Amino acid sequence: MSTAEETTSGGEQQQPWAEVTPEAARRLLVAAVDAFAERGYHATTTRDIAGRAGMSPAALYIHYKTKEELLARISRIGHEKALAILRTAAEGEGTAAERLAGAVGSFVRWHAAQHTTARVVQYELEALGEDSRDEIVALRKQVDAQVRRIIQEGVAAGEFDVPDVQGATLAIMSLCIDVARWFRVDGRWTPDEVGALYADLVLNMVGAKR
Amino acid sequence: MSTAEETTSGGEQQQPWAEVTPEAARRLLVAAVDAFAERGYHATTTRDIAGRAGMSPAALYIHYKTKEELLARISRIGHEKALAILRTAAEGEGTAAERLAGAVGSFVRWHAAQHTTARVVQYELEALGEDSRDEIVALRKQVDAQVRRIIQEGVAAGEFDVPDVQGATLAIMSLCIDVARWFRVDGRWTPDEVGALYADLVLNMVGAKR
DNA sequence: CCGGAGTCTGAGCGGGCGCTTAGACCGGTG
DNA sequence: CACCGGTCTAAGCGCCCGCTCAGACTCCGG
Repeated sequence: MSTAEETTSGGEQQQPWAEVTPEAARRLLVAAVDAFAERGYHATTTRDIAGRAGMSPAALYIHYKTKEELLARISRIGHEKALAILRTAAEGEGTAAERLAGAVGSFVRWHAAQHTTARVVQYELEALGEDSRDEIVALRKQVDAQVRRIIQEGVAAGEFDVPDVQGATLAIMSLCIDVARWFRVDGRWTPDEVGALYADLVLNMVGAKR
Repeated sequence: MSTAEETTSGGEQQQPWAEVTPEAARRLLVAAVDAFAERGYHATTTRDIAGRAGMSPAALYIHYKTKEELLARISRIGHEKALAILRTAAEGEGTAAERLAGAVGSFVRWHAAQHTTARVVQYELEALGEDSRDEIVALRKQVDAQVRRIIQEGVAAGEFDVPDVQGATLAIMSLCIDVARWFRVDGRWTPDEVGALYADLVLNMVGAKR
């Protein structure tokens, strides 16, 4: 169980699942995040989740109606966090280039530092039931819109050279999200390094004047 | 079953699974690709695969020892195809920029046009057993090396401006691979369009002189 | 001190899973 | 014609899944 999986660069995150109460429900949810990220939703058993949380299989069903509700809760909280990160960056001060670099940097840092959570959030969408999926898809549209807005403003201000705003938005989001797939804690880069590297590459992608 | 999922831009692919014989084994494998791509490996049942191939569940075990062998065969053939595409582009004629654009374009076209196969190949690695995973990881290293080589040559020739070759390689591969996750047949773009868009964005990323 | 709400466990249910087996069919060879 | 290897099916085995339930423990207001 990885409780110390936070950014070292300070202040970006207090306690990832603080809003989940009571404590037993939070322990189960954290265990589920780890298990889903490691093995995938369908390959994870409720016995495994309960075991990681130090409880009997039956205890899970006091706090959650089904295994799928666990995934839905994780996905919802994770998407809200992602949206908050990008919204802060998009509504900040500075030129479009500065805001785009900030958005990509912090979004990527989150995907790297919280890569177990991010992996579940980004790659287990199809396991959600219809109702929660609709809700999540709506959140994702808002997430996309933050990045698209920055790019549009950059183009309007003559800062960027982007023939296809929608295409560039998609590519940038895709690049950031995929960090959750390949990032390893014992790999070559820290979350901060990947964030800086990616911010730079993305500014090149949109043809920002340097 | 999507048998007509080929590129329209001609000549890149003859018959995706022609090397799998006899015909019943190929039908089962194609059915497995579709099922794995739709639902994921662990959520797919052998009964579902056999059903899609128009056979009884027991028939599967005449041609494959286990469900996992099916995945291993799909993954191996898919990775070999991906490697062949990139090797052709890397060893081709032209400047580094031209070869990089060609590599990204054809790699992305494959991920879009064959996105069901690509999704299994790229996202079901962790479901493989230890032996086949080792084999596949070795193939993936060769795949990465093709792109890294082009970038190194571009930097050496003064065509590209890339501070971190390894980082740029990783980002470019990640960008291409993630196409398999988001691409939809009924979406905004054709495989050719995504290939062209991405080739252009990647040339920007590496600071190619235009 | 009682009683009820909240939390947890041990035991276990119905069902679907991956895979096996016995035997039927079928085209080709002596 | 008999026979045989290759291919297929119907039936089903043993297992483990998601989930349930009866009952025990703990805490707390009256």
